[in-house]
Amino acid sequence: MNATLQALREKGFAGASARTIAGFAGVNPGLIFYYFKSLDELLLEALRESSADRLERYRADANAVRAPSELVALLRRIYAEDVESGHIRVVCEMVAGSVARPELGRRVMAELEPWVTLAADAVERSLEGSPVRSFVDPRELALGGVTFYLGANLVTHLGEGPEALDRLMASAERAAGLLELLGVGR
Amino acid sequence: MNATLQALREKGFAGASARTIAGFAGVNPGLIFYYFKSLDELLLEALRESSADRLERYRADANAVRAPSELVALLRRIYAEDVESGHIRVVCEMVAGSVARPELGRRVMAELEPWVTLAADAVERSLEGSPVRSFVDPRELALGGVTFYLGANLVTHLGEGPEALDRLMASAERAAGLLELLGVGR
Amino acid sequence: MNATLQALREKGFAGASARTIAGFAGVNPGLIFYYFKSLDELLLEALRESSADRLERYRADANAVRAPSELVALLRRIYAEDVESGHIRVVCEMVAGSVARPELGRRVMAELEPWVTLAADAVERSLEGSPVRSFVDPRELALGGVTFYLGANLVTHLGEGPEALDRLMASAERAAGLLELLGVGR
Amino acid sequence: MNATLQALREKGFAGASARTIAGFAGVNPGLIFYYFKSLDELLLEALRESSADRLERYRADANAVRAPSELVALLRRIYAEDVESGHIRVVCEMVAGSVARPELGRRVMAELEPWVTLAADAVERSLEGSPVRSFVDPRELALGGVTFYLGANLVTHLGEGPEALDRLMASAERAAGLLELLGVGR
DNA sequence: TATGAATGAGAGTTCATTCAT
DNA sequence: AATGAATGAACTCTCATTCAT
Repeated sequence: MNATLQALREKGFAGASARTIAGFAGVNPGLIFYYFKSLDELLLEALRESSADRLERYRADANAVRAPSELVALLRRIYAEDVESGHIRVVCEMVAGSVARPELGRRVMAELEPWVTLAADAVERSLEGSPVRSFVDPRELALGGVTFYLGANLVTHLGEGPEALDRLMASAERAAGLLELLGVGR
Repeated sequence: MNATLQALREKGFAGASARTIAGFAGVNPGLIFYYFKSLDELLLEALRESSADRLERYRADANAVRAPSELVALLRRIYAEDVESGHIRVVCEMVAGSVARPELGRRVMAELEPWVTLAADAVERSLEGSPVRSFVDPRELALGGVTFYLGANLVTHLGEGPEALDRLMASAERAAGLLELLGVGR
Repeated sequence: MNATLQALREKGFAGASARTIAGFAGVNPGLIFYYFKSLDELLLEALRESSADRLERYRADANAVRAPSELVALLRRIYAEDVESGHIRVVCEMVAGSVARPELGRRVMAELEPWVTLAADAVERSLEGSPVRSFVDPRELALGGVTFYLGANLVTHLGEGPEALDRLMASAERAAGLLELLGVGR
Repeated sequence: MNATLQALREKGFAGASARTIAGFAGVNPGLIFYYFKSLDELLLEALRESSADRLERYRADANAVRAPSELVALLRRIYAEDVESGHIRVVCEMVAGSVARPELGRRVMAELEPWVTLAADAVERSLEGSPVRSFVDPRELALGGVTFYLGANLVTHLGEGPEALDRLMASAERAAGLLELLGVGR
């Protein structure tokens, strides 16, 4: 499992071959197919574990969100931590790598579903009691957040360092703070 | 060229092999290497052409942007048209496919650069004369827009239909309209 | 390994493709790359083995050399045996084939190095105690011998049968014997 | 023709493809097959021309040979000039490259035939009137010289610089001079 | 539970050569 | 006389996967 995540992180989806993963784990490639039906299954399982860990960790934070600015701050922190820990690379590689594989893609997306729910929850909390709450569909906004997160993965990998996006999110945080002063938050 | 775009659209980056492309074009795979130094070169050229066409088409619209709501409306329209025409798939595949290929990734990103510039320009126009103009870095916001666009590509491909995102952008449009009424736009 | 040597012998360097070698071995071409990093690596390993075997066999003979005529006789015998066993073909193909491949060429030449040393040793022995010893650089002469051997490979392959060269070496043997009578050897 | 020689010199036999040669000549690859039945024919023709030029140039020198030491000196000079002019590379590439191609090999060897004759002639001259003349077959020795020359090509290409062999030939020259003093030459 | 050998399909790429123009 | 487009075969090499042990 660790070897799989390491392979995804260091070699990317295309480089996460059975041979490479087995190499990292110090076992024989054939062993993979003893425990998993196919390489895709192993990859998905790794994504699942990596995702579950972080989902757990961030749920408490999401529950504590009380205002839009806090929500943006959380998104920003998650992004920063995921960049730091390398988890972002795992998600990014899996998402990007499965784009050309409809069946795999659908299953990867399903793995992202809990995140949308978590985000929707946080959105709802952040707008509780606010007059704009009635105009906004939390799930819609949550999907927007995840969309942005995925895009950020790509942009980060393709040359722009994470700083540019961090600056953007810092600005968003300030803007949200401003809106709250105007009575938009609760 | 058409065959290349078709391959990217219908088979994805991983499926856009020399053999497949040649098959779509009804020619011998070797011919590709008669005209292009490598497959990557062909793929990049295809992205370039596809990108240039649309850049041209959207520049006039970008120049006409006068308010934030119009900007969001434009982003929404571009997204919708690109989904319709399939160009979104080409961009998405190239971006996602080159994630694991640093050199290719850099070149793909370079191809995206004009879009960031175009977007920054539109942002600037939309905020001209507005009090918030001084708080916003247009390039920063533009990068955010492109980030969102790329994320939208992924999300669209990975199961969620384009409708969810379209709804989100429609909401954003309304929100922008609201802000303008509050005197945020010019 | 045997299949590789056979391919070099019967099909030459250019004909010793992965497919051909695998064909001789009755296995799948891909298997070669399971065991060796590249085809060159396999080819070099084959040369190495073939060379090591013969080096072993001839070292005792080289140690027994006591006079120039014996040295020439040994060179003649090595040549004859290598023609017979086909090893000459292997060396020749590898040397000729790697002419256009600097890196490979260097490594092939390195494989020839022990032979130069062996020959230099034999030269030294054959001239021990002789007055001409002081005029001759053994390594120089040894390189001359290997040069001749390689040339002989080419000539043999390119049409002239081995008989012509064998006659020449027989003459050289007689000439060396003559010189010894004149007091040149020891 | 010049382009062909240039290709052989700079890119080797394996690199002397129709495309490369045509590139050097600034014409279309197809043109080669308008003038020559096959690429091999062109290559052979180039070797022929290159060979004819030098044969002409060296014939006078060969006719002037009067003693073994002069013969060795001539061989040494030819080798040095051919290294300098790059002709050696052409011969070497053609010989090495055709090793794996029986039919081509035979024809390349045929191109070498005049050189053996020239050398035999020079040997005969160098020994005229000498007592050893009766023990030596000039053609045999001539073949030995060509054999050495070909081997020298390979050795030179595979790492050892030409200096080592030049030193060897210089030694041989001195040795021949010595023999002449002993009355071996005429 | 784990290995190591093996396969077959497919990847990118290069080549000599042909042929209509 | 010369071009440029095109082919088909061959090349090295990588991969997921299987299977006997």
